[in-house]
Amino acid sequence: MADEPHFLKEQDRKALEVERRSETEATLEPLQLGQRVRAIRLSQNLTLEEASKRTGLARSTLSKIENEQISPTFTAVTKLVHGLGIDIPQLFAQPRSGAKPAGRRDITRSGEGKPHPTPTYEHELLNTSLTQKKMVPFRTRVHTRTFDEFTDWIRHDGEEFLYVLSGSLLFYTEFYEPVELFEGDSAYYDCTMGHALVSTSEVDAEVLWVTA
Amino acid sequence: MADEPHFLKEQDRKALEVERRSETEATLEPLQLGQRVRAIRLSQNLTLEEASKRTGLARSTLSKIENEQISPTFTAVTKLVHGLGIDIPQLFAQPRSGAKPAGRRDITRSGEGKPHPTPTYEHELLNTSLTQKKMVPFRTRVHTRTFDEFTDWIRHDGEEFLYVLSGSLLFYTEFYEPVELFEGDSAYYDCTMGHALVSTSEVDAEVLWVTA
DNA sequence: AGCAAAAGTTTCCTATAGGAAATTTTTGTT
DNA sequence: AACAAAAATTTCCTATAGGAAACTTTTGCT
Repeated sequence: MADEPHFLKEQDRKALEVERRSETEATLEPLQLGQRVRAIRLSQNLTLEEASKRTGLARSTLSKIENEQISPTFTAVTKLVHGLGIDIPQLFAQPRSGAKPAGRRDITRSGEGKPHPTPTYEHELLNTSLTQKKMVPFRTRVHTRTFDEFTDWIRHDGEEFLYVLSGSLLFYTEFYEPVELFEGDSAYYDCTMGHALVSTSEVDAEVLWVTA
Repeated sequence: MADEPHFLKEQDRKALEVERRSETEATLEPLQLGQRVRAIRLSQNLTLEEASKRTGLARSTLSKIENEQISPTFTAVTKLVHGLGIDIPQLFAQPRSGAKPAGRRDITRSGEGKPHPTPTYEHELLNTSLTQKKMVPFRTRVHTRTFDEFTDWIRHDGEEFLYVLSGSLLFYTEFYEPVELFEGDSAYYDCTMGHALVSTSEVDAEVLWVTA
């Protein structure tokens, strides 16, 4: 990390050092939980005493956890998580074993996606310069105004996440009653179940879609 | 409960019952780790003996964990996670047993997601009542104003799609120059590459994130 | 039903986690 | 540099997790 916070003590600085180094090494098992906890605590400028009050764990216990002298019980871990507001996946994330750098990145500017019009929808495919993606993201303008415009359910493999960017629309699905969705609403569903969207707002509704 | 798998013992049947009932609650507070582990093991049709071989934990230990007689240490939890191929969200979400359901649907109204604050971001998890999802969608408010606030890169498995809902921000990645993103811009990247977001607009930037 | 095998639970013991207080290290001030 | 205050670590003790084996319950035959 470019610019080091300068409120750190020497030992902590060292801790961050080690933490950083271990990232690249990708050691398999040890799973440096302690170093992560310490890094998180320091990032919030907490002393062990303060962290102790927040988590309900003894000062000494926290110290031992951070120094990897003990393996905390699951209840202790949840106390940590709640007391310090830690992101759980990050705690469990294993340092990568298979040296697969995989540092791909693709940015698409607003409106610069790849257009893909259909009779009912107007899709704009996003991040298309990256191939072999697990997910397919696209932004869609919904032209349809009545359900009749669909000759049949849309149906395909996988799962789909839908987020309403603007406008309002009716979300039809094969096995459920239609639901009206408004800006900020989201839906997640199996795409093998028939589905269709119809704008209900003055202007065409716009949605963000991600398929996997 | 029309057609229950018939290879289950009475007690297991009960376990699944409880499991299923608690699905609607979807809180991570009481955290009935044991019941989840049992449900996951049963969904893979494993006996304690087999699970023991896979995880390296004693049969008796597994039994105690499942019956919530002990709180496993962190090392034990990681053994579980790896041995049974549990992914972390699954531990905190609810698994399903038998055949894969194909007609699922879950709608989250604007602002009604499940809050998950961290020091740097304020996440709102979306569509959390559906479990076993391929993708994890969430809406995030970016508090950070300087890169220093991160003690370390954020890094985890999988791929991530990012869409800027409002405001502007700097998108830092380990192997690239930082890029400023504005409303409507999107990015797709490998999460094993370190990444971090910093708001550059007056108000906190808001992004939509989908991980898979 | 009655039996044998398989699966799950409990017991008992050892290793280790967690807490209170003593000790050591670090930090800031003069 | 020397000291006092603050923070972190270590010690020592009790509570509890983890494993091996005994025990109990469930399953699947005939």
